[in-house]
Amino acid sequence: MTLKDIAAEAGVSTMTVSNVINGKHNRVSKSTVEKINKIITKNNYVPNQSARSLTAKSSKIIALIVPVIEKTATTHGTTLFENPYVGSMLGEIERTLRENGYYPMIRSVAKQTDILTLFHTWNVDGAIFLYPSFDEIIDSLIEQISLPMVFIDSSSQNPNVMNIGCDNEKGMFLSTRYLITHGHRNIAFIADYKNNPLLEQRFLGYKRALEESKIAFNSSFVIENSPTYEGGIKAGTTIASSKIPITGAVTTADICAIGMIEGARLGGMRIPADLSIVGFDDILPCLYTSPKLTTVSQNLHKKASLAANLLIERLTTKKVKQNKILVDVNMIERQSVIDIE
Amino acid sequence: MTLKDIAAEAGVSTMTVSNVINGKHNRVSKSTVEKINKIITKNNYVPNQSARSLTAKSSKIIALIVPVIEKTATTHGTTLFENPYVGSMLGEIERTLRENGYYPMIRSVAKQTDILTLFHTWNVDGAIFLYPSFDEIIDSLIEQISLPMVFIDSSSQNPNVMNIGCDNEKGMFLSTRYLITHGHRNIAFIADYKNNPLLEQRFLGYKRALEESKIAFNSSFVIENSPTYEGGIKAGTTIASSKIPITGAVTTADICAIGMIEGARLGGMRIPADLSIVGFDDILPCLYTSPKLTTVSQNLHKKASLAANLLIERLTTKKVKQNKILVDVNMIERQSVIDIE
DNA sequence: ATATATAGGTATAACGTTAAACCTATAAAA
DNA sequence: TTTTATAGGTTTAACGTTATACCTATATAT
Repeated sequence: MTLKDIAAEAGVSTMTVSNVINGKHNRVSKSTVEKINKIITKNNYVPNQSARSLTAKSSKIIALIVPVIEKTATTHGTTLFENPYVGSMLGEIERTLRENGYYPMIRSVAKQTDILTLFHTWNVDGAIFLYPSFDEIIDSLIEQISLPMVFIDSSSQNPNVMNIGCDNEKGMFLSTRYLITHGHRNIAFIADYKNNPLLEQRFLGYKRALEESKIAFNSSFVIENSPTYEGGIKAGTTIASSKIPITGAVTTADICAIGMIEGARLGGMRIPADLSIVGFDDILPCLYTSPKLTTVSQNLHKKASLAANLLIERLTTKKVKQNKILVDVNMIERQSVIDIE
Repeated sequence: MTLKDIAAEAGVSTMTVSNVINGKHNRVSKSTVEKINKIITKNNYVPNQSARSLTAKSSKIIALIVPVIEKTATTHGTTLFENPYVGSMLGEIERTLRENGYYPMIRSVAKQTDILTLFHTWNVDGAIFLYPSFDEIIDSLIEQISLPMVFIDSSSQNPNVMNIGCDNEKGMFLSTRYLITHGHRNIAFIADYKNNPLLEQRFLGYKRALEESKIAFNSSFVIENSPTYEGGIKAGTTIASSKIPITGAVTTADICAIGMIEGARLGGMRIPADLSIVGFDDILPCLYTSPKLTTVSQNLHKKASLAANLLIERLTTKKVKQNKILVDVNMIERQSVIDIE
């Protein structure tokens, strides 16, 4: 079933059918509109988007891009689509795009050229980058391509890129202060934050909370592991085996906190009796651990639909009100923090 | 950059360039091939897939379809892309398709017509249905469309559909027998298995294990809740508040087992001291619970790549060796089962 | 010497849609 | 009455690619 078939059955030209489909009703009489619509629904006709892409210079395809992470630095799972942080956003993005007539194509990329090739191959309308620290891969790419792109958790300053993130400094401030108000003073910060702007901001929030309570910053309380499950396990065992009297830890990802519970237990500590742990993100598995993970929520569902909506706004109205959106953060109290006197 | 541009630069016709790109080297001299390839790489030219779709009657697009689940029966999360069972397969499918030159388009669908519309809109080459019990939505659809489709965990008998599943009966047999060998005799089966072929098979495995050990089947040990997180919570509280002396439970999904840990604890039971629980699937969050979940693994990564490969095989070579593949199952011993004497 | 095959191309039309320009009959304005 | 708008169309070309048929010069077989 093509436009031609519909046109033939209706006894009109293809352009008339095309105009009806595209809602240009001032060009077609009411009776013709009705007649054509009847034939369209009877035959379940839908326009061929490939043909449309060809003339329209717009494909309605949005690339959802996730980096290929080297095996050694996996975030626990073979690909990032398995990562609950990514997963929690993926569904909302799909929904938002679908409801607005866009089509999400998912893709793991290892190299810049992978991205360029995908964009050119499909004449992609826009892209959402679904994981932090794309910056290295992307920085020089941005100059080569001028598609609307939304970066989730990036810190790119490039005007072609829209950013969605959360208030990282505040989040970690809340997290650290939460431990302090529960009596903790020896608080570990878990993340290899150096050279990572997002994590550096969180580090600043950690320090501000300490300062606010006149707790001296102790660099040996900073444990530089990647904010992954494996990184968390290492951090947990490190703390358990060290002589440093740490009683609480703030992490920069729930999955890392979850790994940390595991690692600390392997080292003989009880959670939270011997070590209080606070996560970051509020992914679903926070509810699966025992104790349930106290964490900083950044409302991932909202973040995801904001990302998709921002992209759509940019695609439909050329001007964009804002180029950067931060979702708010707030503490979610659960069971992984204990009072100490 | 189009074929025309490349052709102009090389001083040949577009067909010659097209033949080079498509590897029809017997039609082009070696020197011309080299010259054209140089120009192609210099300009980072890639063919426009929309244009190809139009002539080729093949789009290279594979739809990855997940059902929209009503809010009341959610599997814990707003959409199924957030479900770890789906997530663990999604990444592997993406990888397999990508490596074979296909493009995965993700889509939640609520109605049959959604699927048909998507297929027609993009002239989709094939589809993978990523969640069990699509059957109702799909059954009549199958007659309307003759695209290669792979159903994961479906039991469709239709020859147009290829099925990937696991040995459900054996899986639940292993699971139940595992509890029996650990001394359990009052074993609950958690699932609203009636009218669900997949769950019915698992129920048969449960019964076979009981019979093998001469344990009488007791229908009050069957707790009919959906195999979801919420269903698991209900099942857990049900067991905790009942007078039935259940000591172990087999579930048909890890996410249900995880909910059950929660529900049973809410009811005052200790896991596994008062209640041993066995999961099914072996998703990542099995490692996040305390105790870690003993479960039946069905090797989801392998299942996913098998699904994608089966589809690709069908698309490239018209004949398919097999229409149904079962991945093997095996027990994964962790900590959620305790011996009773 | 003639017929035939082959290597290495080219020209044309088609895929399904839409933008742009054009046509024509009637209605409204001058 | 003549001019001008407008409503309701149609025609043509183009988007980027490929299938098909065709061309021509040389090499090979008879």
